[in-house]
Amino acid sequence: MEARSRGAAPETAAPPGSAPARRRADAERNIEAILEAALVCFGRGPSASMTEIARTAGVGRVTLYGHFPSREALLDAVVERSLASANAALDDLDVDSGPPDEALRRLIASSWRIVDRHRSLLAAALEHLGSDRVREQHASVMSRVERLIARGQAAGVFATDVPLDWLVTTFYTLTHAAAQAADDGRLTPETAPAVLTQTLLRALTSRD
Amino acid sequence: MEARSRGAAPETAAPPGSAPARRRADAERNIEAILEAALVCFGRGPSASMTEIARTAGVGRVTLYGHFPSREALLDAVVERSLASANAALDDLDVDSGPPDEALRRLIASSWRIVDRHRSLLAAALEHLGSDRVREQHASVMSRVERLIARGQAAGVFATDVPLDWLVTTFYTLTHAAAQAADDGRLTPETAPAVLTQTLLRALTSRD
DNA sequence: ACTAACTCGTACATAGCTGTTCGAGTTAGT
DNA sequence: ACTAACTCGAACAGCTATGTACGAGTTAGT
Repeated sequence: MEARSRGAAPETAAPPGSAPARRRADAERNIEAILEAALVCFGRGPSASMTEIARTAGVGRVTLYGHFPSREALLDAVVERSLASANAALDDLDVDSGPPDEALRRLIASSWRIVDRHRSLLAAALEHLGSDRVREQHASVMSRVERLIARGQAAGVFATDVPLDWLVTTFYTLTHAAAQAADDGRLTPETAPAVLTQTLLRALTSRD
Repeated sequence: MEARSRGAAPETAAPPGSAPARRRADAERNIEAILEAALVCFGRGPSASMTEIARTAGVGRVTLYGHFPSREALLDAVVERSLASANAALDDLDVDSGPPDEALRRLIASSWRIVDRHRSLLAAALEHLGSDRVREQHASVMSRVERLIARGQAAGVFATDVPLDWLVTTFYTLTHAAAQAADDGRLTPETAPAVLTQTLLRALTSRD
């Protein structure tokens, strides 16, 4: 699992605490291309092959293995990258101020495209990485939604007669479903966010 | 694709209009076992192998191929069987009378176990059969939900500012999510139906 | 300009799955 | 009891994927 003699990159995963593992610009660029290709390919189907990914990235298969020792490692990395990008996109958004329902509207508007882009990756990750690992990776982005909903519950806007956890699940699930529906043409890309928002607000809001 | 000389069963799929294809009780029993095993195996993961399924069914691999000429055919058959069983279970239920929200409660209570049992199969079917075929197979059971929701819309109980299609999707999606959550221990099997019902009623009901 | 890092194609070993064939044994039905 | 239906294991061919090894070429950085 760690026997690279002369082939490609000297370091695959940056040692957590250590130096940032200086790589040549060349390599860095290829790694980017590979991750992007992996996102596309896994998006098309959970059973994308390394060959297919390498070809999509415009890179030799050997180079791919040089950077990612195994299929599993690649999938893990691409998921992590996606989550990081999602986190970055959500950092601009202030979820902790203003009325919870308004904040939810903003969150949906932002999450929308992100989820749409990474939705299909989830299936692949679930199949090959296990739901524990996936859930663990999602924790940081998940906490945003959780915090918002909890705040809404405390403010009496969101329902408290169902578990917070379940409301978070509802958020994710319906967002995924809306993205899928838009892909299938059952929802137009323009109306989808509005429809989703409407349904989600109803689902989360306590009635009285 | 149709060259069975002497090996196993003489007929795999019963010709639609023709005779019911009399099979020996022996074969019938094995087919049942195979379908059941396939349900279990595909449930564990979308990439279950024929070998694995045959072993689970307690049957030789050759016998399996004797009854189902290909992996795809088997998957198709097991999906169809599942849908048929779902339809049968739902036949007892009268969805077309009484207040729509009450009917929805009943529908959820019944659908619950069914979806839980067949949920994982869906992923496999989607991957290997394509979403068109799956949607086509689901049409009959889907129509029940659609009819109920449409009735609720007409009665002014359910929301009309979002497409009917989307409400049906919402129903299925959240039901699946609840089943998954119960599997993962994030929802207890006892409270899950109630929680799901609560959320679904909120999501579908028009507020005024 | 020099070197280490990096990439490439080809090829190999291994393994798994699919679908089929053969031949011989077992079982159900009449 | 007889036969057709059915089942079984073993073995084969073809394909595809994974991960490794080699050797030679290209590129980035100093």
